Amino acid sequence: MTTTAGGAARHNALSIGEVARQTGLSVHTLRWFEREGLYLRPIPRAGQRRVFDSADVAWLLLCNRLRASGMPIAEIRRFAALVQAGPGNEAERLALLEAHEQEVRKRVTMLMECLDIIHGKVDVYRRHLAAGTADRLWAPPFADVGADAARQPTP
Amino acid sequence: MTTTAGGAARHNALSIGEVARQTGLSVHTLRWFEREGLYLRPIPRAGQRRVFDSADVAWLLLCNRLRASGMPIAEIRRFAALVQAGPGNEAERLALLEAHEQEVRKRVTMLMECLDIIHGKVDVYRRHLAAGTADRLWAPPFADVGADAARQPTP
DNA sequence: GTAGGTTCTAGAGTCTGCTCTAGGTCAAGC
DNA sequence: GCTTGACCTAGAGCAGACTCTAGAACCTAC
Repeated sequence: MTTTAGGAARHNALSIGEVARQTGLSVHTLRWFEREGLYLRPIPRAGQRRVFDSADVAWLLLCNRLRASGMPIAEIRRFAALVQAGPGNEAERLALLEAHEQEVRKRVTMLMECLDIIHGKVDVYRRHLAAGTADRLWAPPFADVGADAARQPTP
Repeated sequence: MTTTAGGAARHNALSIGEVARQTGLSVHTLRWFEREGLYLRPIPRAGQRRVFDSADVAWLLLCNRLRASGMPIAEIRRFAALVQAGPGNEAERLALLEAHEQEVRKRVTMLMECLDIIHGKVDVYRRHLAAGTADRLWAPPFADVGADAARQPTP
């Protein structure tokens, strides 16, 4: 998983269908990735057909994580372009990854704030249902019945 | 914030612009919410103009949290419809909220897994940059130079 | 009374990230 | 020889969530 030289290479020829199976991405999506410039290299062909290898799969699995954690396609493309541009821009690649890491950390924090609030609501509903007072949680109709006793702050 | 009766009501008339300011949503979005059936009541009018109150604002703030935590508009609409349908479906509302809470918890877990992997990458880049060996992290060109020594597992 | 700001409706347009279609090539197995 | 299945390209279509446009009404202040 680290960066020692040597590893995966040409022997390891994989068809697009095989790569789809290994990555969980659809064949359509793998072709679309190419059009979008998301691979780390131009995918070679045998005749017309793409020939992937296990390094491509490893990159796609990383892509899955980056996308699942909310990195936009455009930023994955930028990273791929940096790698394609060759050595010398590693600081830039690091900056991009660090920025994303920070983004994700912020999002986790934000989600946990949301969870607090949502769980609070769940709790209120649970307690009112248990107590048999759930009908007091919110009471339409909204027709103006005169006074303003009907509406509660939040349901 | 809980569910005691009484509170916010008719006196509290707010224009759409005011609500936009208080919720951070755009005026456009507030109107779109109405078309999409996301409010807990039909928003009344003074002439043509919508008249909101602070309970609407409270609901919109909750909506912000639900959306920020990934609840699709369609599900917010379902919840709003349940509330509009009046008392008697509180168990359904609770189920909806509970399901969302579980979704969000799963997503937090998933994001933390992603963070692990991303931080691992960041770490590799940092260490290689510090050691001055960053150029070994990835080495194009990809032109077939004969042997397969060029490609590493993942950049 | 007129300029400026806010609001209205209905509907079109945008952006992201896929997903599918049409029409075709190619290799293997019966 | 023919069918089947995997693959190809180019491009259209789609879902979700907004976002904006056009054209008009209305209210307040000068």
